[in-house]
Amino acid sequence: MLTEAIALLDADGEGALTFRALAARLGGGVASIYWYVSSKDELLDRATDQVISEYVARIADLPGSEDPLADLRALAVDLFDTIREHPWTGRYMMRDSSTQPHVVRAYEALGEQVMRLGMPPRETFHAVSTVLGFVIGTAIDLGQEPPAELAATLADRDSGLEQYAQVWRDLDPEEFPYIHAIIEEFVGHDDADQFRAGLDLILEGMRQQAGGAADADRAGASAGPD
Amino acid sequence: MLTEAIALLDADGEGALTFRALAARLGGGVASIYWYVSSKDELLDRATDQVISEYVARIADLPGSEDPLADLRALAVDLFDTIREHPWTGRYMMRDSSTQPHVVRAYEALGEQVMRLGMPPRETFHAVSTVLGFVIGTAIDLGQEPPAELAATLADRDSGLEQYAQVWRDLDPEEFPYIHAIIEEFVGHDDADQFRAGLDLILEGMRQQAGGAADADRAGASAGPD
DNA sequence: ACCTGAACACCGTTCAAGT
DNA sequence: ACCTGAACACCGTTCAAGT
Repeated sequence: MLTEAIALLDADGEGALTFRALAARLGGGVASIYWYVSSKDELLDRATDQVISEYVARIADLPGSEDPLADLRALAVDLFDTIREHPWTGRYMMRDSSTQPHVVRAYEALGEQVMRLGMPPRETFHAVSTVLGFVIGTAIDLGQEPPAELAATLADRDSGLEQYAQVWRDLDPEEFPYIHAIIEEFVGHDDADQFRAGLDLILEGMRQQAGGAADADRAGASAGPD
Repeated sequence: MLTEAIALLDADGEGALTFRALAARLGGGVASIYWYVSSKDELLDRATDQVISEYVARIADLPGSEDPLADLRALAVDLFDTIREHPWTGRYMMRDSSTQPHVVRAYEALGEQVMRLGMPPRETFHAVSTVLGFVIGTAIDLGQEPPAELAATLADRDSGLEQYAQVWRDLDPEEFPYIHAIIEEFVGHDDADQFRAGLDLILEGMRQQAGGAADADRAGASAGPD
C-alpha cells in the first residue's frame, strides 16, 4: 500500500494522494485504508519513512574516509537528492520518531560524522541541526511547484526561471542593485550547484569552529588550513 | 480583508483559513472574496507579502554598521523572528514576484549586505540563497505543529520535547551514540539559539570564502581573524 | 463595480454491517 | 481479522442573478 501511495505522490504531487484515488489503485474500498493507517497524516509519515529507509540502506554501503567533513558532505548530498526525488517527503521528516525509525537512523548517521569533530554536545547538536535544516529546507523550497497560474500563462519560456527574471528586469536598477547583479546567475543556475555551494559554506564554518584541524580521531593530511 | 485573513492564520494555523470562515468574519458571502482574489493560493501569497511589508518597513530604520556580516546577521535574525510569528508565511515566500513586491525588497536588502563582501556575482548569489534557504527552511521546520495524535496522547509533559526524548531514550546506546549524546541538549534546547548557532556557522563560512578580511569597503577592526 | 445564494465536484473520516 | 457502501461534515470554486 505504501508503495502505491508513493507512486501516486511522486507522479502528481501531494494533492494527488487521495484516499479515493489510492483505494481505486488498490482495487478496494476507501474505508479499507483505515484498517492499516489511522489518518492521512500517518500515511504520509509512513511513506516518508519508507523512502528514507532506502536512503539508510544506501549509505550503509558507503566506504567512509578519514575526513569526517567529507563523509558528512557525501551523506548530506545524497539526502538532498533523495528528498528532491520525492519532494513531498520534506515536510513529513521527523514528525514522529516511533513511526519513522529510519528517519532517526538517518539523523544518527549524519550525527556520528559530526561527533568525529570532537566538539562539545551542544555544538555538535547545533551543527547537525544546521545541516539538516539546510538540507530539508532547501529541498522543500526548490521542490515546490510554482503557482499554477504563472506556469500556465508563460509556459512557453525556456525554463520557467525566465518568468521571474522578466519581472526583475523591469525593476529600477538604482533601487535594486543586488537583484540586477545576480539576475543572470539566477537564470542559468542549477539547483544542485546552489545546494552544494551552501553546504560547503556550512561545512567551512564547522571546520573553523572545530578548531582548524578537523580530524579528532586521526592525523589529518587532506583537511589542513588554507 | 488581508488583515482578517492574517488574524485567522495566526490564531489557528493554515487549516483555519477557510473562505467560509473568512466570509463570516467579514460579514459577507463566500463568493465575494473572489472579487478581490482569484484563488486561495493568491490570498496566501498576498497575506505573506503583507507580513513581509512590515518587516521591510522595520529594517529600513536599522542603523547599519561598517561590518556587512553583522548587518546581514541582524537582517536574518529579524526575518527569522518575523516568519516564526507567522509560521504559515514560510511556505508562501517568493512564489510570485509580481504579487509579492515586498518579498523581493527583503531579498534585495539581504543581498546588498552580501554584495559589500566583494565576491563575484555567482558566489554572492549562492551566499544569499544559502542564508535565505536556511532562514526560511528552519522557520518552517520549527514552526510545524506536531501530529495531533502525539500532542493529545502525552499533552501533560513539560514541553512536548520530552515526547521525542522518551522514544530516543529507549534506543540502544551502542547503535545510536549520537542520539544519546545530544538527547539532553535536545530536551533543553531553545529554537532561537539553535537558529542563531546555525546562522553563525554560515556567516563564518562566508567570511572565510570572502577572503578572511570581510570588509571590502572599509578597514575592518571588529571582524579580524580569531 | 461590487456582492450574493445556491449549487458543483470534490475531500477525509466514521460507522454499522458484512465475510 | 479484514473489508465494504453509504453517509456525514466539510472543502474551494463557479455562476447566474441581484444591486
